[in-house]
Amino acid sequence: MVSLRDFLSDDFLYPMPVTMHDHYDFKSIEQDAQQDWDHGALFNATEDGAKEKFYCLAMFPYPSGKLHMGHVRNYTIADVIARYQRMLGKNVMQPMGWDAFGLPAENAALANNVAPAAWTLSNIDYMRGQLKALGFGYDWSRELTTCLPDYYRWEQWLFTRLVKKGLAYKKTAVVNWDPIDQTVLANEQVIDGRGWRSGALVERREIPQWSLRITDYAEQLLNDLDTLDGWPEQVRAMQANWIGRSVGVELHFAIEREIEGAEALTVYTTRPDTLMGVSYVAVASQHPLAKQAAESNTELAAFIEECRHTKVAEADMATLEKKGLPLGIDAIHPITGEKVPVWTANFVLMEYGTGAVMAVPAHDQRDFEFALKYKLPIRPVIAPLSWKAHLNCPIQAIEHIQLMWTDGIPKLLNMESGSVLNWDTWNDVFAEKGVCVHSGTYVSHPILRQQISRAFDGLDFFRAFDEITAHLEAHGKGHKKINYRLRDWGVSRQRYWGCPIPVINCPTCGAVPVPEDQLPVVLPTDVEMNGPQSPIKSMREFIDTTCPVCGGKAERETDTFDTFFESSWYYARYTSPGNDSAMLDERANYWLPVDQYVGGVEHAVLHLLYARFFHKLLRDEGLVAGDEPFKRLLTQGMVVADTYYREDAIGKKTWYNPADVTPELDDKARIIGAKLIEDGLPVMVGGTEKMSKSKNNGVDPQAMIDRYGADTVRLFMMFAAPPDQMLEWSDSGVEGAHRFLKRLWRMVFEHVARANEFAPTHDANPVGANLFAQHDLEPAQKAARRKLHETIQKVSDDLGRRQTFNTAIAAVMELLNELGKLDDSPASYTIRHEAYLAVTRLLAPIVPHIAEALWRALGQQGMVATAPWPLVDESALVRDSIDLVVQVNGKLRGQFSVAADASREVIEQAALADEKVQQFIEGKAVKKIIVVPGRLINIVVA
RNA sequence: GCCCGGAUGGCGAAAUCGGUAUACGCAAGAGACUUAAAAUCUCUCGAUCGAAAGAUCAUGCGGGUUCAAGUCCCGCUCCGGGCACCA
Repeated sequence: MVSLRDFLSDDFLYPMPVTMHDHYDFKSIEQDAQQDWDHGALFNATEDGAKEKFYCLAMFPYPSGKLHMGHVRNYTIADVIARYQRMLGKNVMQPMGWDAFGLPAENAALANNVAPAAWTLSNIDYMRGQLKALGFGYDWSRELTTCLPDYYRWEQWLFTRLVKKGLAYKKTAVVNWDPIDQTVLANEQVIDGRGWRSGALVERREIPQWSLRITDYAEQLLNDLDTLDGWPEQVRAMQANWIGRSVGVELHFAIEREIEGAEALTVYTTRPDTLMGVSYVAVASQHPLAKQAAESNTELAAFIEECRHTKVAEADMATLEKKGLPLGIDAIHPITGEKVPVWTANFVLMEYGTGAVMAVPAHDQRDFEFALKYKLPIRPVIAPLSWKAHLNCPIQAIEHIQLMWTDGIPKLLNMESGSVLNWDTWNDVFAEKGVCVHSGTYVSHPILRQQISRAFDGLDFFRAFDEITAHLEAHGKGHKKINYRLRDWGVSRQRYWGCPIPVINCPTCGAVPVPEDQLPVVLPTDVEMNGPQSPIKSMREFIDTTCPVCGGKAERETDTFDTFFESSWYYARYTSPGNDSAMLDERANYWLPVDQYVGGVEHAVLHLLYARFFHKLLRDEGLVAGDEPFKRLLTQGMVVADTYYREDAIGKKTWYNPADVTPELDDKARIIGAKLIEDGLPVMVGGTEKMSKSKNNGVDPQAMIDRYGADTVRLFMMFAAPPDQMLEWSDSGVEGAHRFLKRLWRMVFEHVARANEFAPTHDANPVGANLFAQHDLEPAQKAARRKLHETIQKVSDDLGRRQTFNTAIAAVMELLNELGKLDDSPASYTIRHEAYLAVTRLLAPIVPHIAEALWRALGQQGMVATAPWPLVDESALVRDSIDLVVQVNGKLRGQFSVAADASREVIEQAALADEKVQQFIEGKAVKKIIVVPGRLINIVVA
């Protein structure tokens, strides 16, 4: 049996110094704790093979000016995890840095006339101070800033390696072009199809750009998702969908008449079983065939021009009204030899697959709608699988399933079962995989008809897939192909504030990567932004250079990398700080993979996929050993707040900060309106939205820290919602968190103040004497100790496995409520002491400053940040009796207490004997009794 | 449009493996302390009916499975995130 002594520190027996102030002075408490951590260099990590390592990482911030609540939430979650793991005895490394390249610096430069570099660096200084004030335990010696050459030189180096391996290549890609500002726009800079500054109608423009062959890694990126069992299922699903592996057929439609550069149209389909139902082929408006046809067709040319003004975002494409025009060209069906018209349609993307699709209106909703709109034929060739039960062989398929037409609308009739499918409106059944019918009978070519008539009838999807594919292959018209929705990653940006792409364009040698000894290509920072154009695009001293291959005159690439480039490998660089001769060194393999990664769900696909891709690139470069960068992932929800606004006569909204508004409540405390404090007049209540500048509903973390302290802010953030859900800001919730800390402080203060009364000396300890025998405790004291150790168990599980910090805090609150009810006896005093020592450590990861002060006040040496996590005393968890509830027909009717080891028979008898239960089963036959051990008994009566 | 989430008291939420729905906190109300206020402490607090005991109804909506459903299945509604140049 474990003795209670094992769970009490030796210091417990010493008299405790009463040096505690009765007032919770968070300012000095937080300053002192932060100073102590600094002096002890507590969070600076070194590689130590003897200890289990734990690499905890929160997504680094973009230095936009000051921290917002989303950051505070993100970093608090990560810090809680890091501090918890440290107390478990692990060698914890938690770094911080700055994702310092990006568009906002350019916008700020234009608005305030400051250089992006200066703006960014001063933001970093301010935000670093804020992070320190929040008490996050970072190893600042590893701090990195992506806009500095000592960081980005290594991604330039990696890129040149990728160019040599053929993993980086140049191709044309579509961008949003602002014809007035003469610049490329980001999707967010395009508002209602117009440039945000110029108001010009934005065009789609194709320009040559660098791409990375992420599609070469598609299979690995997909397969390795299965190994990421520490990731949320939801994120893995999103990535799998994004990669979008499909098995299909690539096939060719010949073009009826010779057209230069396009002798055949290649399309990809996952539904070759519907091939016999193709009634037209659609190509992108930028497809060479469409461009050709437009030369002699002004209507077509106008349509193509119109398509140039759609935004490049997929969401905009998807909600677009489907439009198209015939090219006046026919394609030859690869099996039947029939002519089908070629159309151009605005929903077909040139950069997606082959830029052409085959259309089967009978079995694809989008094709169906398009066919109805433009009166194109609809040919049903698939009957529902359920119809197959009636069909015994291919010949019968034809005989029993009849195709009829009314005003050009087809109908399938199953003569055996009487079922009918009518193509007058769309039905999702049409798109389901079924049985091929009429797949060959309409063929017009007399010889072909004989050969293939009825060839595919009666086949189900899989057999039809195989036979049609085999037929195409045999005739050289197509082949099976695995396709990915994932496209190669275009990394060129025509912007200034980014990492220069290390390439020299030579008129004779082409695009040449900058040689290793000439890296880094440093981005000039002494620039003036006097327009939206990147200043380096006209900076001759940057551009003019010589070709490293031929030595002739050449020009530097002025495009910069997508900022996802920097964030794709920063997690690895943290492991090798200060190395100026290599991107990474052997320290990377000590720390990697990241054990815990924490960041917003909004990064679930792009950033996390790119980082996984980069990790595989680094692996193939021999720089890291593992396959995946992030072992466990926590995606945290957004921070939202109420919004308030007023609308003026022309409908323009002015948003008011929640701090400047008083909500009005009805007698049930529901919000019915709000008034602006300044003028006392009403404002509109706009609902709860993500904290943002545009809605002016942001709450400044700094103001909260000043008013309540970092611990209160941290506690509120962790308590108000589980980490993966959205968090609603609430001023009174923050006050509640502060109140809890004050209460905790006071409870410990009162406890410490009585130290001399109860625990005077080591030797003559009257308390210790009756403590070591657990069974000497009163039932209430036993219950309190059980609660304490149940709480230790729960908090450990909540912080470790479950990562539900809100329930961990609630459990501690419950415990403190129980302790408050305990009597004043010496034994109770000791239990309280044991409890406060535990509670201080349980809360230390969440509210580390106050925990340090309490730890000291409770007479402990050293810092709680490195104290060992409390252990569970299993013997304290043992119960003599348990409470069970009784249900009759599933409804709660009574409850009683039995010995913990009571047999099933005893429990059943006790349940049946219960007075209230008797009332409900009286005169009825008991059919069944269900006993759920430790929980309930359900008596089922007739 | 496509993919992924979410919805439980007046509010934020809990219920971890299908087993006592509403823990913990906020707000509100009553009381104590105080010259007073703040702070603090104590109590009440899902709805309906009832004097009470208690009963019935409640986890976005409509069905289903089960002895038992907030939890599982089918079909909806509304809200949020991502959609490749915001990070």
